[in-house]
Amino acid sequence: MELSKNYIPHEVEATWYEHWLNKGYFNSLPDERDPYTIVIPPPNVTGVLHMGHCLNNTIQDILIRRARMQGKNACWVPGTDHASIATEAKVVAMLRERGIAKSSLTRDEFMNYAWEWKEKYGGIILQQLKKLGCSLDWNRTSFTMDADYYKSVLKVFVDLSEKGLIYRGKRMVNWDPVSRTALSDEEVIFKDVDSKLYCITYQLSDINGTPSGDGGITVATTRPETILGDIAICVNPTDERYMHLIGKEVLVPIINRKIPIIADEYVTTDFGTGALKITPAHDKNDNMLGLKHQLSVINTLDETGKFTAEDLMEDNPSDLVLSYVGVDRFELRKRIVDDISQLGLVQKIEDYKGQVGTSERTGAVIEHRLSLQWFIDMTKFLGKNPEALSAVMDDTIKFHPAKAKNTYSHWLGNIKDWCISRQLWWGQRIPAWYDAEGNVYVAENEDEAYTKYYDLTGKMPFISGTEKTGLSQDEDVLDTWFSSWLWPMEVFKGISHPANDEVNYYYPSTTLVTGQDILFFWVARMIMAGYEYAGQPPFKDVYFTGMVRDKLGRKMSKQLGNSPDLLGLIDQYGADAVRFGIMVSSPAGNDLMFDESALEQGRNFNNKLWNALKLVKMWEGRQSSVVKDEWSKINEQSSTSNAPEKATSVSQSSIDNLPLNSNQFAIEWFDNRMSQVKSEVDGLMKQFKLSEALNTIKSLIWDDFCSWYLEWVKPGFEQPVEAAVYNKTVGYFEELMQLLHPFMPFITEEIHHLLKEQPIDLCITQTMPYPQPKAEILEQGELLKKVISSLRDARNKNQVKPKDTIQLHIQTANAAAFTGIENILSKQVNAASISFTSEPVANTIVVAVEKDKFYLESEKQLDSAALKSDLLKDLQHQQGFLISVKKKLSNERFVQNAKPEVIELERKKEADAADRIKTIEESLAALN
RNA sequence: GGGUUGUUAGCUCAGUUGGUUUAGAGCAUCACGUCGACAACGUGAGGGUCGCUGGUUCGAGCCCGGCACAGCCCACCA
Repeated sequence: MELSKNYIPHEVEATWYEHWLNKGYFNSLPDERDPYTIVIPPPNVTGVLHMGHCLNNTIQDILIRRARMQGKNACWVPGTDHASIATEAKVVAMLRERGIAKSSLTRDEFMNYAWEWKEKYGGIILQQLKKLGCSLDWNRTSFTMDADYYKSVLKVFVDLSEKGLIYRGKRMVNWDPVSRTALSDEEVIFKDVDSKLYCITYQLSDINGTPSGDGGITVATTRPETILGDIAICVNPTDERYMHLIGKEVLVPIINRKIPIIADEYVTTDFGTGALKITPAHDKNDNMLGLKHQLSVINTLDETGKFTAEDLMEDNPSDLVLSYVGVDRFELRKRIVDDISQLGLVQKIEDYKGQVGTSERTGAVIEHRLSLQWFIDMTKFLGKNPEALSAVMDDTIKFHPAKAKNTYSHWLGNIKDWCISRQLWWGQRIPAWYDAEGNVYVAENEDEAYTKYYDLTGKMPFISGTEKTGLSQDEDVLDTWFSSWLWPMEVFKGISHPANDEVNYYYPSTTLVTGQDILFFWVARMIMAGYEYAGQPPFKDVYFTGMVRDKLGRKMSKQLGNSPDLLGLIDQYGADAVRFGIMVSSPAGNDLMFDESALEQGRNFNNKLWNALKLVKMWEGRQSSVVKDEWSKINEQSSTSNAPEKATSVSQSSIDNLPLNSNQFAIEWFDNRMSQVKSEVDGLMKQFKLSEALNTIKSLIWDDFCSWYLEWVKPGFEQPVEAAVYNKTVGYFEELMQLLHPFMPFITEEIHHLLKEQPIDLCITQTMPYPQPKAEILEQGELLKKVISSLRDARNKNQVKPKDTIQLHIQTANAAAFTGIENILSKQVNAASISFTSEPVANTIVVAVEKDKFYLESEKQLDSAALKSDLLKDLQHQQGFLISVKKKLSNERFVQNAKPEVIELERKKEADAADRIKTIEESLAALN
């Protein structure tokens, strides 16, 4: 079979994904094995795959594939989140394009459009995950508005309500005037803005409500548009400038309402003018002060942020005031400032750098607004579930990186009640019904609500046609996170059908992989819900990913246009290369600077694998049984005859006490090297150091397998390859593909199958065990590599052309380390002959490696000056090192205090350095 | 403002309880190379006062104090 010049991912990826699906490898059902469960952070139905998802899901796929290969019952649950605000905004926009206003629709009509939209676009992102190779159990695809899921959310609401953990109250909430809904504190993002600080004078009033002419008090405000809702002026009681005014009344500009000057320590004297206007309807702190001082509330902005005069009728509003009605808050600010200026009451306007809260979803500047909303009493909730904090602090739930623990405990320690109602239609409608008297009936469905209504009032519902009347349901829906916090349980129906076999088996899930940005929104709340409803944490490990930024460190955003088209990248480089690129430098919890050049590295790595495959395939039909027989002969002879002293360096190898020939050495060495790396990778994976694990595997394949091992066993031009070598090589290659498979599933599966006929798919389903690596052979391998590199360097420096052969003379006290493997050495440094010598060889390039000396004899005229300068440089370095070691050892306090093994080590360093200096000096002498 | 994390090669980052050859990797750079797997490559090389400063210690990239700069989280004084 002819293999293409380079690896071509397209068909391979589509074919194998299809094959995996057909074989059902991703599907999981409870059985006797240990489960390894991951629930996907459900992407919004509005979402398309971006770099963040790519990182996130690649990590999850690596973990789940590795678990599957290690014999765990791996279950990765896919799904999507209904994302009430984001989706409703999309649907409203879609309707607007079609010329339909939301306000012209009934709730049911709107919901029909919304579902239509969801069915059409909601699954896109899941299809995209398939392109990335994600091994999700598609039979388990969930959605937070599925019928059962919907019911479970209502059930939890009713349950918490009955437990007294939910209350309804008129509170100051964060209000998004664009989507016209309340937001939780977590949904508000503060942004720095350049604004103005307006200093406005309120004139003292006489008894008739007209300016007394005795002057006034000047306040500083950033929000003059709310001035008509002012209800008091507040100063610090100790402020000498204003003490005499406390209790007096001033007039609100424009509307001339009489309001008192009150005192409260809340006001700081050194900000602005030291006087604060109180507008309880439009500011959180003002509201707090209003309640404390029992002030009334005058609302001047409606739900869309436009002026309303409804609360102002008692003030006999002027035509000017009435002309503001319907004016938007930002325009209103300008008009009111202008009009107050006209009255001569604006003292000054200063530039001011402040922060405003904006809606996470719509970006709109949020208002504070008093409204009736549903809340969860978090203090009570946490009082009941203290494990939500302790489990994280004592590592029952492990955070990676652990520093997220601090953030978590700080948030829980300062937690505010959670506003869970949203003034939207897309979502779980709040299961609360109201009667005409305003009584509330919280129930899982209408019938139950009527039953409760009857129990309380004795009234039967009035039936009109098929509809019951008498009660009306709350118009609002629940916060999206009030459904997603049940995700790890309800994807297994753990809330709607408690203690079923599935949830018993899969819950708690094993690992959660998610962005740090939703620690509070989601992670914390899942932990709370987990303890409340399962009495157990929802997961054991949480791996936090950082944010994906561009290579300049900027956030990826639509506006900047720096967010790459992921499917385009997969098309261009292949999914494996994209996975490699995103994983190669992304430690847990750190932001990732994404650079397309990382994908090139991934693609190049694919080609490296492909080329290695081509080499091995070339050997397939070119195995020599003759050579094989010779090897057996060697084995037989050696097992009967006494092995020479050489055996020391590989004494524990499986071919004990044999003088290894070059191929045997290469095999023995790589065998151990692979075990060593596998053990390292296990350690790294346990610590969730995925980037390092990938890099380690890559280096094993690229450097150790391709650059060293394959070169060592490679037969000469048109020479046959030993059958034993061929079989071993194919076996190693298979194992390497398994090791790499979780990171780069497609190409590894392809190569695994191309290497030889595979009756069953072992690449995706198993990992090979490995023995303890043996230190001696690894050390010998390292020495050999070092010698080869040094000799190549020497050739290079002395301008010996790669084609020119050399005669190599080795002067060593440990000839055993180089006997038997001369073939490797001669191949790698292009030596025509190798011999051992006990004397320096004149007129050669001298190379000193550790304690051994190598003389390279070549026809090339030697540049002895350059050689000398190199050796001198090395000598200087070694001497400096020796001095520092000697200094340490002659320090009495060091010898007294340091641990014996440390001192021992220093002595060895001293001896080694001295040896090395001697070697270099001898080499220098030989040069003269 | 409070909390928290970081600052190591041109860039992105490792560096495990202080001691393993006077700091490691990848990318980038430079030199040489087309040799029957591989130029999307091979073989080599150069490159760092470990932010600054003081201390603890026989010994500090690592521990402690101060300073500078940067990031993140929380709160928000109108």
